[in-house]
Amino acid sequence: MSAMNWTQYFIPTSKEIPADAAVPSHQLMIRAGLIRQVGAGAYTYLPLGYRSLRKVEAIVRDEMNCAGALELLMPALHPIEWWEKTGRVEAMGDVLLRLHGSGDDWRTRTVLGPTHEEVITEIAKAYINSYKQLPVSLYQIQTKFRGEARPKSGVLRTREFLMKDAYSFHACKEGPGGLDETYQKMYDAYCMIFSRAGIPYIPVEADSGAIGGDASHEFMVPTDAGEDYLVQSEDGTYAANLERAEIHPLEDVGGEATKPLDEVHTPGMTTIDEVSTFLKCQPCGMIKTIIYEVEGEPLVALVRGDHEVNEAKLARAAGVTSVTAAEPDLIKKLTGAEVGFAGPVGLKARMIVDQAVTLMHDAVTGANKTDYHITGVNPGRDFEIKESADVRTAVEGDRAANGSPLVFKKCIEVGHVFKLGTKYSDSMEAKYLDNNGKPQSLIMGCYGIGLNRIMAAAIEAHHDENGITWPMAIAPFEVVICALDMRVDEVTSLSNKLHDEMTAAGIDVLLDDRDARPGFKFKDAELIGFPIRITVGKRGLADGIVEVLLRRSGEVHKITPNEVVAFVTKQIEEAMKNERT
RNA sequence: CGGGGCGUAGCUCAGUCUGGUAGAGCGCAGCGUUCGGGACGCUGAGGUCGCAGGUUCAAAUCCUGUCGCCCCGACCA
Repeated sequence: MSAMNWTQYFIPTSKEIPADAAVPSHQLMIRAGLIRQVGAGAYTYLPLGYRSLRKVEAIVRDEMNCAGALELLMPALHPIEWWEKTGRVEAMGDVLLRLHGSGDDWRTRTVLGPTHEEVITEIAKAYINSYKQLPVSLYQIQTKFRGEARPKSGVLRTREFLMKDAYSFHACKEGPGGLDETYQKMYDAYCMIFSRAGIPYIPVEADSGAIGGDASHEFMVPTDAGEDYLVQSEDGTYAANLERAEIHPLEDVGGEATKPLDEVHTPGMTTIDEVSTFLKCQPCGMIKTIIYEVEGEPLVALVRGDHEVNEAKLARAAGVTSVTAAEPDLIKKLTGAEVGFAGPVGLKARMIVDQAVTLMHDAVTGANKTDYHITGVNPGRDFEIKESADVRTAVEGDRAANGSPLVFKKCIEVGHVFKLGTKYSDSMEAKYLDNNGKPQSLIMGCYGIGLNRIMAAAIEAHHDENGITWPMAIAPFEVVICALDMRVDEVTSLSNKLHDEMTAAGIDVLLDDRDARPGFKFKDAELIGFPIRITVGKRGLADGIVEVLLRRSGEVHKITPNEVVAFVTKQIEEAMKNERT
């Protein structure tokens, strides 16, 4: 049993708030001596921080094993050919990190893996030949590399991070052994993981994005440091990523066309703000005309001036995989005007009208003529509504499909599960023989968790003005013993004894044996956030007791030294149970 | 990639406008005092002022370029 003494450990705490850290988790992780930045989006986990990360890892591993997944380890170096096969060299662009060698050097043909669908699919292709081998789930906990354009918020968004990625292979979607079954098992395992880690998570419907696939959920942790938004219905029956959230159609509050079309001079006014201010109308009385390009053809989306086009919804409504904003040249050619004056009246292109626009009367929009807008525009009267759909992003005041009001929360994504289908097995020709001896594409699922994000999200969710208030399950140490005066033999000998007894009992305990004043030790203990602090000092010893302080609640228990192990063991057990989310 | 800010000691910063041989606090080392809420005194170590050019008798300071970091936006499997 090796002693865990502070003076032998490596804990560079700091009073100063690091200048580069903007969010609480980042500030606290640096101040508590958990991490140190190496470069943008790259961090060293110092011994204390790594202990915590390893505890997160252990929980993830445990739950994945319980879910029947098998651990393996894939390399970070991938042949670029595999990525070319799935079309993701282009799809991922600069996010895919490449090595640069001279000429046709192996480096030129190698990328650093940002995720492992290609590598795992190749394994499946090589070894899975028969439906009898299915289903199978494989996972790894491994470092990922991504060329993030803008790393930020400490370890919440980095270029290198620890991820658990799991992949499942199936012969069918439904029924025993099917994708749906494993997807649900993984979903449940994720809930267990985040619950055990003590972070407040919300599973939401998600967009599957460029990775492809047909169903997906994200696990979100509400925090101001996040970069996504989720929406929840007030009745609690619906939660989705804002990008994805479906909206109850707006009610038709009546009204009718009262004005004729009228062209107005709006020199140089190309934004909703400028035009609405100039014409003294509300943005919600304007029609925004956004022109996209799909396979060389223009696609026009109409939304209300105070709404934003949701490109994922638009693509779905248009029945295409993705839409891209049109180049200015195409816009000028189509509208016959400079960019900023497009409108639906007389526009000859496929047009998808947002549901909210269909209810508008006497609206203002671009005139397809430079420096002019038109007023008195009425959908249906002045332009035909051939296609109408929900193609906008939800805003405050919208309701969920069931009519319940939506509430918005800023959040960070800590996990994501996808039903991939055959996207990768098709492009990499990973087939098995079914029970008729016919080759079939493997049906796949993939499941990711950001371990560093769990750690940071836990701190975002659990801190106070004095420091971190770790969940017991992932605290670097469960207990710190503050030996208040190292010159007093009774204090040191009892502290050492308690340390040894607790260590023997399997408790993660650190003994603060520094020759420092009490306040100094207390501040450090609070900053680092040991869930339990045991204070051994002359004052208590005179009464034959030590103090046990619970970091979260601030509760103090005065107990005799021989009760400590049993008491602390019980506190840890209860915390592990009660802190579940 | 667009906009903004910043690079001076391990950390937080002053000094830059107005050029004149490098500063403070914290931390660190030594000695002494102190010891239940970030103590105090004395002594001390530590910086090619991000880097490269240029202007000048002289550059942390002015000019040009470049690299890096942070924030907002775009992007985000």
